[in-house]
Amino acid sequence: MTNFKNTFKRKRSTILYSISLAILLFFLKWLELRYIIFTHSFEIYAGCIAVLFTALGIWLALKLSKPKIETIVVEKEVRVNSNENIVPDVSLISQLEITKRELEILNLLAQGHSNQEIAATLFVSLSTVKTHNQNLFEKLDVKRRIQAVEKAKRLHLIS
Amino acid sequence: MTNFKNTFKRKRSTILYSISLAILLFFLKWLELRYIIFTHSFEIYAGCIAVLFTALGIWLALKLSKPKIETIVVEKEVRVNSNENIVPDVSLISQLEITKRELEILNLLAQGHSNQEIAATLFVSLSTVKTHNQNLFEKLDVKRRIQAVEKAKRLHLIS
DNA sequence: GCTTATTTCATACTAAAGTATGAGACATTA
DNA sequence: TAATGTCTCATACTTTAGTATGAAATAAGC
Repeated sequence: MTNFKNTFKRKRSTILYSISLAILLFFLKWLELRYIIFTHSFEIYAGCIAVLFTALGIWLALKLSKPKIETIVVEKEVRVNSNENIVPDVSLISQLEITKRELEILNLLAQGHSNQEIAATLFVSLSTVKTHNQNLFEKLDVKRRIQAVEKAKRLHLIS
Repeated sequence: MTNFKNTFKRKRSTILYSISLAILLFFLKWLELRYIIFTHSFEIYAGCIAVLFTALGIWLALKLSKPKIETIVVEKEVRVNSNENIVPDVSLISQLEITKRELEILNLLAQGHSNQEIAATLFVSLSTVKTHNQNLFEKLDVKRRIQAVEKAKRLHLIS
C-alpha cells in the first residue's frame, strides 16, 4: 500500500500532465467538429431537410395509399341429391371482379384449350391471353389454369 | 389613310417611348426576379430538395411496402352431389387399359397438382410422373393434362 | 426359365405456361 | 377534364409441361 502511494506521488505530475493533454486533445477535437459543422452547415441543413422530407413522403404514401381489396371465398359444402341446373353465379362473378373477357377466357380454359388456341379464337395476341390468365388466377386465388377451372366449376362461375 | 399616316408620324415618338418604357419595365421586373431568386436561393434550393425527397419517400414507400390488403370474406355454398351414381366406370377403365398407377395420377391431375407435387405425393421421381402422363394422354387420346381431366370426368373415369 | 406388363428412372430436348413490369388505346364517370 | 377500368400488347425471364427414347427392376403367368 505504501509502495503504491509513493509511486502515485512520484507519478502524479505525469498523470496530471496526461489528463491535461487528454482534455486539450478533446477540446481540439471538439473545436474541429464545430469547425466542420460550421463550414458544412449548409450541407448538413440540406441533409436534414432531405431526411425529414423523405420521411414525410413515406408517411404520406403509407397514409394515403388505398388498401387493396381482396375477396376470399370460404366454401361451405352442401350436399344435394339431384343435379340441379347449374346457373353461372353472376353475383359472385361480380364480387370477385371478374370481367367479361376474363370469363370468356375462363370458359375456353375449361374446354382444355392452350393459350395459343385461345388467342386465335379471340383474335388477340398470346400476351393478352397470358395477362388475362394472370389476373384471373389472382382473382380466383389459384396458381395454375387447371386449378382455376376446377375452382370456377365448383363455385359455379362456369357450367 | 393619309390621316392615319400623319397621326402615326406624329405619335411615333410617343409609341417608341412607350415601347422602350415597357421593355425597361420588363427588364426591371426580370432583375427583380433574379434578385429574389438570388437572395432566396437557399430557400429555393431547400424547397427543391424538400420536394425531391418527398417524392423519393413516396416512391420508396410505394415500392418497398407490402400492399395494404383489405380482406373481404365471402361464404359460398358449394353444392356437392352426395349420391353414389357417380362411380368410376371400371369396365371403361380396363377397356382403355388404364393401369392403377395411371388412375392414381389421373386423380391427382384432376385436383390441379403439378407434376412435382404428384411426384412428391407418390414418392416417385418427376420423370416417372411424366412417363405416366405420356401413357395416360395417349390412352385417353388427348394432348394436355387439362383435356385429360376433362375427358376423364366426362367418361366417369374419375368423379 | 422366359415372356410380358407394370412401374420406375434418366437424359436431352422443345413447347407451353406462368411471372413481372410497363405502357398505349378507349370508353366511362366523377 | 382528369381519373378509372378494361382490354390490349410487348419484352424478358423462369418454371412446368410434354416428347422421344432407352433401360433397369419386379412380379405374374405360360
